[in-house]
Amino acid sequence: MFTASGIPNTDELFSDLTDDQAQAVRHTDGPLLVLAGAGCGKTRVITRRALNLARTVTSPHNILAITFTNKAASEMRERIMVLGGRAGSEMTVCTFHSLCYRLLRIHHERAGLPDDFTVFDSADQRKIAKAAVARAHLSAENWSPARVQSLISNAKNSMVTASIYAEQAVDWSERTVAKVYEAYEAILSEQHGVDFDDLLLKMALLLKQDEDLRQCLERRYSHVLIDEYQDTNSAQYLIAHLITEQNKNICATGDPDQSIYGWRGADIGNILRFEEDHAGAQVVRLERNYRSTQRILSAASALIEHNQQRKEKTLWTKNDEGARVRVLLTDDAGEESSTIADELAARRDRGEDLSDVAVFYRLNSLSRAVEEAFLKTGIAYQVARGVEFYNRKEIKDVLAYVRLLINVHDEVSLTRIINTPTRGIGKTTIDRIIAHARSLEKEMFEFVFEPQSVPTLKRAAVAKVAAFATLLGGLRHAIDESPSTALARIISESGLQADMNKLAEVDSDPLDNVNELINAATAFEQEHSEATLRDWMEYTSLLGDVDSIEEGDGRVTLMTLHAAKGLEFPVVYMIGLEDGLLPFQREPGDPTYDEEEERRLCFVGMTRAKRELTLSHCDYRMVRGVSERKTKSAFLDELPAGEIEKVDLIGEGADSSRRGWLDDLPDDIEEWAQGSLVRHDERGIGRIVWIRRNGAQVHLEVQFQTGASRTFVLPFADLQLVDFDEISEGAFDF
DNA sequence: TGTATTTATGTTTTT
DNA sequence: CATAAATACA
Repeated sequence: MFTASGIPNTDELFSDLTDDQAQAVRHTDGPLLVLAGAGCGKTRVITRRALNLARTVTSPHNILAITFTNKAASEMRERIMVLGGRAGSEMTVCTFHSLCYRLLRIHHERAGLPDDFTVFDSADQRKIAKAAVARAHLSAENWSPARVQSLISNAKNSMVTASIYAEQAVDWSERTVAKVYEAYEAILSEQHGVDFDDLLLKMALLLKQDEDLRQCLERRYSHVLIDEYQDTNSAQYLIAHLITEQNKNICATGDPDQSIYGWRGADIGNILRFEEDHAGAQVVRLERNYRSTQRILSAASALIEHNQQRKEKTLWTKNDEGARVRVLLTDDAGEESSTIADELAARRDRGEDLSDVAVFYRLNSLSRAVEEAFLKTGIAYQVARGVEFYNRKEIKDVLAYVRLLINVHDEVSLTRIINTPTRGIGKTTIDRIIAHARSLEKEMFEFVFEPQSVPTLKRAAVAKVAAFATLLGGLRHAIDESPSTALARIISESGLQADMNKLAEVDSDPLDNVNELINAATAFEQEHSEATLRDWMEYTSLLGDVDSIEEGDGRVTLMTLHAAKGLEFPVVYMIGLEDGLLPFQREPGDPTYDEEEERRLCFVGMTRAKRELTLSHCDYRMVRGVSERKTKSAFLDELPAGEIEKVDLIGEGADSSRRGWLDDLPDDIEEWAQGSLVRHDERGIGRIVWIRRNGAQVHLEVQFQTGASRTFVLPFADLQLVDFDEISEGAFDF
């Protein structure tokens, strides 16, 4: 039943849709908002609608569909291709970031960018932020790179450029941030770099100022679909609206209850105001859930109803009632993980497919205990963390060579690899080259290729730098080779290979990782023939965490709650449902704390589950190396008792005998107070700076006579209260 | 002057 | 607990 274009006819597109879904699919021109609850067949609606548009009012070539992750984009393209064949490959389906990147590449001149600009990742951003603080003559003490980075990132996400920031600054603090922001922009532009936020900001600015380009894009993309609209920020909002300014053919899909990126500048108001923004917008609500059992759905609904600022929506399903949602309580993270591992081993032995199972957590660091238990029990797993992989030292080293070859102005990469592997070029030499270059207002790389003209450099240093320059010169050819060939050449000629081979006897991970990198490049070549090293570099720099996960290979999938958005699994475990962890709160009174967003995050996690859902929490959990007493998440109390089955495994574990002494605080603990003197076996006598009770534990900071201070956790620390008698007794010893 | 070892410090979530 | 800066050593 396919038409000549390969697009299925009407029956094919509509036969299995509900009335609501069909209404959204049938809509062609003008603004459309699809408010789709979790698991209500949103993706199905989007793909069908794209095909219907391509068949009735436009061609695939003129359709732009924007998704949240690259993975979602390729899945959507695949789904369209299953139904519509060629039409899928002709549509533009991508993320905001990759769309902007491509457009900025093509129109780099109009955007005021050099033709060899590269994208700097968040680690590079931090280094630039640090350099910017130094350039603005501020102390790194008060201006941590991380803080500066987040201030600048937030500004860019709200379309505030450095000059606007400077104009709007009202007090000394803001004027100072403006200076740092300006320095940051200057450094970035000197190095021909743009950061992630720039991709959106620069594109939005370009569309605003260049009417020709705007019209050209609007003509090219007659119909625009934007998924996960509840997580768009100001820049993305502006881009979407500029592209659809005249024809108003904007279709937004999303769910305010799943807005979880407020901290990144996402404005939930974008979706809540859609109808005000667009006079005559059609609104379709999808509230029938096809994914989860009744019990999972009603537990999740009960939770989300505790949010005050919420657009009313009631999810319902005709699915089976299903099993109750389990709430699992264990002693500590070790028990939690091994309990899950044991359950999964039993499932596997029953012949169940572990690709159906996912484990979610609030913090990446929580995956460690689970991974250890899975390794011990022999459960195959994968962790969704593409970014994490690309953050490994050895991978960053290799990529720094690649980036420098593509963009010689990239000083971050140059300083990273000039002595990696070590080739005798130390900090002093590097500082001297940079100082000389700065004094002549030239760039560092010019003097790497001409070290003899740096007067402060000794002969030995000149020779070493010259050798490095020769190496780089030789690697130039790599840029024209296929990605995998180029990588192999870089790794071998740079000396990284030899270094890792030597190291491999002790630690083979780096070598394995680099080989995995080459495999990834090879896979990329197979999908994109004729791909250059640059193409591959662009691809990798825009990858996200979930983009790396593979399906149906029998492995359990581990990921953060944020990464889980948009996915579904028959069996879901959510770990760490404890106060302070989910909802996450760094310290009491944390100004960035948003309880409703945390609740939405929990809701997102729960609604990923199709058949079985287990929420787990512990009595004790290691945080930053010390075991802390935990209380269960308030969210657990918001779930209806009828849908819950409590599983209490306290004391069941093998090493639970430990718990006896965990609670043993010193007898005289009530006398410990700020200002009291304590003795530490190794550090001697000190005074308590502050002390506070934390569940069954006591945290305190002690300043010793040496001036050093340290925080301790009782009962683990070897501390004793000393009274004045003892001090005077001790005094006789000297 | 470069490198290895120790010591201090600081931490969500991600395109 | 992990990474980055400060120090000791070669």
